[in-house]
Amino acid sequence: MDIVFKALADPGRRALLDQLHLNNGQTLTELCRHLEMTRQGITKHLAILVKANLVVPLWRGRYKLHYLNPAPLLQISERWLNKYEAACVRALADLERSLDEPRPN
Amino acid sequence: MDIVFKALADPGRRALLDQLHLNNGQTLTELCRHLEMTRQGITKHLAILVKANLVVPLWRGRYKLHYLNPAPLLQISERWLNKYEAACVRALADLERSLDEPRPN
DNA sequence: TTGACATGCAACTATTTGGTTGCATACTTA
DNA sequence: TAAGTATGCAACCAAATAGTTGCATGTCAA
Repeated sequence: MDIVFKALADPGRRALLDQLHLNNGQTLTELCRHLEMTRQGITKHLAILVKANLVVPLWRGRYKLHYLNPAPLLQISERWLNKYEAACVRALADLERSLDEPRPN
Repeated sequence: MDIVFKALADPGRRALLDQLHLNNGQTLTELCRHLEMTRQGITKHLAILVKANLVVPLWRGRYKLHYLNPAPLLQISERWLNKYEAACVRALADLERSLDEPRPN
């Protein structure tokens, strides 16, 4: 899970995901054409995305196609975000209630 | 948005959010008791979370209470994750379809 | 088999980040 | 006012990360 968050933390890597979202199954060289990064830079970022299982590579002769895998995103959404979203209303209530209390602790 | 992703990338900061989720509105010193980090470390992480608007501080005399703000998480969930989740089925279809094609590009 | 293309790997540098230490400031209460 | 407590700030070090360069490997097609 940590590896997924870290993979998502970089704007370049999110741009990569966006590009694959736009056109799934691109090769490294294709990605180079659409993004303002060097090939080696993209290679490194792709490796991190693959480790996080956000991108799945598929060899096809001498071409390595890259496919988006939204599964880790679903996991984050379900197991992490929902927990906090549920606390949204409660958090606001807590905050407002505390505005006129003497002191916690 | 970038700042939120980066704030979420650190395990220590996620632990901080979890701790606040467990008991909202804690002071810095209270958080120190529950987490395995030095006060100065927590201070730094809190500053990053506050900049990302994931935590909202509220002065109360000499106590600075920290409250969770799930709004940025909602934004990520709505504007970013859903986009990819919608592509989930399509991505799988793309991948399987390409398994017997000669070549893209 | 040769040339062109697609990708991989390793080394290096620069920047960012996480963590620590020491001291300063401010509020509270006895 | 003095002691105790809550927090802030700045400097520093170590580790991780991003980005670049150069060369190697492997595939395809003429």
